[in-house]
Amino acid sequence: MEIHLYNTLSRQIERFEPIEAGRVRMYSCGPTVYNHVHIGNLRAFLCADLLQRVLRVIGGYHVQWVMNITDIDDKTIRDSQPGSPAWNAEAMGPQTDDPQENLRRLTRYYEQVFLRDIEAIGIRRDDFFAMPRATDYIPAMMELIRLIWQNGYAYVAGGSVYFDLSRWIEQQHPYGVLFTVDLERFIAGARIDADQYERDEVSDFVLWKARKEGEPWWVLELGGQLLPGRPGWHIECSAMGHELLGLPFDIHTGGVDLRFPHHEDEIAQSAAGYGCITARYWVHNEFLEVEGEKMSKSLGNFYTLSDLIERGLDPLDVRYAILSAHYQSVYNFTFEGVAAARRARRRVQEYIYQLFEHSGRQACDVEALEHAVFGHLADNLHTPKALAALFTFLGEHPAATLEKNSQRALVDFFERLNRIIGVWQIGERPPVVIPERIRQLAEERWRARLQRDFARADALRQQIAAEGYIVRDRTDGYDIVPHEE
RNA sequence: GGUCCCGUAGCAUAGUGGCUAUGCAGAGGUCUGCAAAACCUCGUACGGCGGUUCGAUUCCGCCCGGGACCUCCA
Repeated sequence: MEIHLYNTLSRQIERFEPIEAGRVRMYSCGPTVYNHVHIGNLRAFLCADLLQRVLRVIGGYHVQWVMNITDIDDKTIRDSQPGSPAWNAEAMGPQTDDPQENLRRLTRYYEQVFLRDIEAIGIRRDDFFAMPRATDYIPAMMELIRLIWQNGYAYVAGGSVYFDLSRWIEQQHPYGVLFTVDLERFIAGARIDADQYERDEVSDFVLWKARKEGEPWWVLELGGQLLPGRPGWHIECSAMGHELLGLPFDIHTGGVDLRFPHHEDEIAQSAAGYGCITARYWVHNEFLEVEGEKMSKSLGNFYTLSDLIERGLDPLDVRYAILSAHYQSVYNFTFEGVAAARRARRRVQEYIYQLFEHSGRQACDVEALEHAVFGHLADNLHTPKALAALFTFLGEHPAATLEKNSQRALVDFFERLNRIIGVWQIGERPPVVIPERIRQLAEERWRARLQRDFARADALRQQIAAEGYIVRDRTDGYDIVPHEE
């Protein structure tokens, strides 16, 4: 099926066509590993995951998905410096005299935490082609900086190397392709050292930052000069995308905030150095809010995945909840919303189990269902419409009323759908092990019930309920199921 | 203040110039000794006021309310 995607470059939905038939090369901006990722970060990763799964399952493409790990930037350096309050000696070990080693200890720790988190929300490690660490690609970044410099778009000042944006713009190169940049306010010669900056601070951004005392450093050789320092933030994605996927690749993803300056600068650097565009499609996900407000530490609504797990949420319910909103609209993350998502998800799960249990005579058009659901997903990842189509179908076709062939076809469909949504178990209801004691109580209750001693039967049922199980009577017997929640 | 986005039934999420959506919650019912599960039935909602139109939730204007960015952040 054809995939259509909103491309930030053209500001419209376009039909997706890979550069190379059958193969999609996709790069997603990953985490900066200086802390736990929060649910806003997770949304970005979930959107990328959704996209790559849709490309595989619906598009039928071979997908090469790269997500970088930023393990060097202003914040990782700040938090790994001696005396940093962010240092967790128990997890990271003691700090050393070597800034590079301290950086490595901090970032490796949070990298592990990150990998655990994304696995918990259903992102599979196997789906990645590579997860490169920035510090492993510093030679490639140096090479790119030399290329930019050789092409005349970089200059050295104060031991740092800057991108010469005024020259770039003068020569009619595009800048502001992803984001309307106010070039009127561009100040020729003004320089920005920080990784993050604002769009009215359009200026020469840093490619290589001069070494500062106590910071990790590498030596860049540029035109005979030796420049100790470390890479700027934007350069890493340019270099790693080029090394691992080759330019241009097909799709670049990230949060909306990365359009500027990060992605804009990435595009300019790669064009100035490698002489080609970075990616054909740029896909950006919207932010989320928490209980109708911006998530921020000061409001106390800043959640990491482990915060949510501690509150008793199932990460897969979080996955489903986030996936149930369109990736380009602001999602209001609420605990009530996750609870609703949990029940919706369970309803589908129950339906799937029932497909294996009882049959009827009704036939249904699974092909039409798949066409509708996958059609919506292929249309710019429209999960809300896809799920609506699914639930409409479920309402019209109770599982137990369907004949065997339809049920089999549906199981196959759910298997494919779940390769995208990834929150269900496809198969028969797993047998639950009921403790012997509970089974005895239930058996006792059944006998009491047969003797029409309902008072005793109800008392026994209450006793069973108190231990976390529910007895459901059938005409010819009963089931015992664990009490959920 | 500047730039921008949004306001859809109790909550959340889609969508459309006329066919009134999806989930959760809720109500009634079937079934059951009672329950549970399942199933059936039920909600004309689009912030307010004007305008355009035969007709607006959907287009335009104004107002009200919320949010984003201007500090960290996907």
